[in-house]
Amino acid sequence: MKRSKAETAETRKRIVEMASRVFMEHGLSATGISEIMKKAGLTQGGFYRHFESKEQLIAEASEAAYEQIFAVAEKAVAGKDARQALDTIVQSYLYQRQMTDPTCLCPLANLGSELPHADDQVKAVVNVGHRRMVTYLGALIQQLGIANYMAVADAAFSTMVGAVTISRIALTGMSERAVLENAYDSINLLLASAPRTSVPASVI
Amino acid sequence: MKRSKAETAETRKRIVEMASRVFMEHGLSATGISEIMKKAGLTQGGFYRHFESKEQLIAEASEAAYEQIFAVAEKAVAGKDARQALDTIVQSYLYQRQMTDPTCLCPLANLGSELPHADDQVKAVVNVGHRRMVTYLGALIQQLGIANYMAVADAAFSTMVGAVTISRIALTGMSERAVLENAYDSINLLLASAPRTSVPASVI
DNA sequence: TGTACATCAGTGAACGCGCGTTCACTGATGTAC
DNA sequence: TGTACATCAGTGAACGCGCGTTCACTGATGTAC
Repeated sequence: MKRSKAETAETRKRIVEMASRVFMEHGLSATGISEIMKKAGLTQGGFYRHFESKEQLIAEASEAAYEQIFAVAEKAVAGKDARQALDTIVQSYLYQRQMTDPTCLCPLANLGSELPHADDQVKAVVNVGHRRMVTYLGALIQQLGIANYMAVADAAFSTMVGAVTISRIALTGMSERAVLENAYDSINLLLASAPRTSVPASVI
Repeated sequence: MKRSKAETAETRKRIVEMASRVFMEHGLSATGISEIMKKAGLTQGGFYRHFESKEQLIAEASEAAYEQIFAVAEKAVAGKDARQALDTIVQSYLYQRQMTDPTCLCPLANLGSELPHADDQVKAVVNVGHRRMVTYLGALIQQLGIANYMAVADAAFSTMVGAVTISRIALTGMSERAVLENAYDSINLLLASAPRTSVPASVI
């Protein structure tokens, strides 16, 4: 039966959030509409009252994932200086799957190799999220006085994506932790070693 | 009809090589048995004369991919010193998808997020390949006199995997190239900045 | 405000499709004598 | 070496299954008067 507008909006939001979680955990093609709807407390038939297709849901779920990432990041870095903020974000990202309740997962790290086969709408969303992420990191890195801050941010993020991707298929908890820790250390070394602007950015 | 042993072995090899290429290009779940068999010049019915299941083919195709990577790498670095060899391998890896005939593709970079859902046999193969890759890089990095060479190799490889993964979903050729170039530069910076052993390894 | 009706969120069954896998069959190969 | 037979690589159709999507239907909501 028909539902109130508020209820409909809540249901839609619940589907997107549930989808985001399940997609990240089990992958795009391995996750069915009926599985998502069941976890949202609905039957599969109702899906198309909210979305045009599975691809549209993938796009919205990816967008929601990025929103979540930035919302959590903003909170976590509140009141911290650039160096501390960077450290917090890098660690949160690297250990995104080790949290007790992993609600803050990145599409690139968890769906990376499936995204090339998704449609352009999905790729566009992920590209925007990726650029936003690199820009966010870049702004903090700039405050460290690093000259080529965007290039450093880009490379650091590649390291983070690669490390989380690799850690997912590790067969032992030991190697899982090692790859994340090595990524963390090398990002710190990169930040410590990258050429500075002749005059510190904070002075300009 | 029955075929000679030599012919059967060749057919099997052809299927594995074709599978490796198609899996890397279109992903594991999006690639069907019939598509692979057709490209190998056979019909789908014959598949199970060679393999027990699709998962087994995935495992063998991944193994073949690593064999290919190391065979090509060995050739490419012949006669070069450690620094040149490293540079060659890093570049080959980063630009693996930009080659005119990309026959040397890495499972981690191209199938990364699908591998967690593959069976243990597949994960085991990829883990062995990954360890071998990092060990190979580590041996070269050790020759540069870098103290924590395995950790540096591990992190550098994470950067490479992440950069290739991200470059695949870039919407413009420009951003595709930028992410690979930034990864390359940061790996070089890492190699230049990493702490050395007190006595150069080459002297020991 | 009250009433009549159009709207539409949600259900559950059904659709067509392509997948991985199986199978009866063919006929050249390899083997046993 | 020659012959008879078992083996098995490859074919092409078929199987069951689960997927994304559609649909007739229900009944509470929102709207028009």
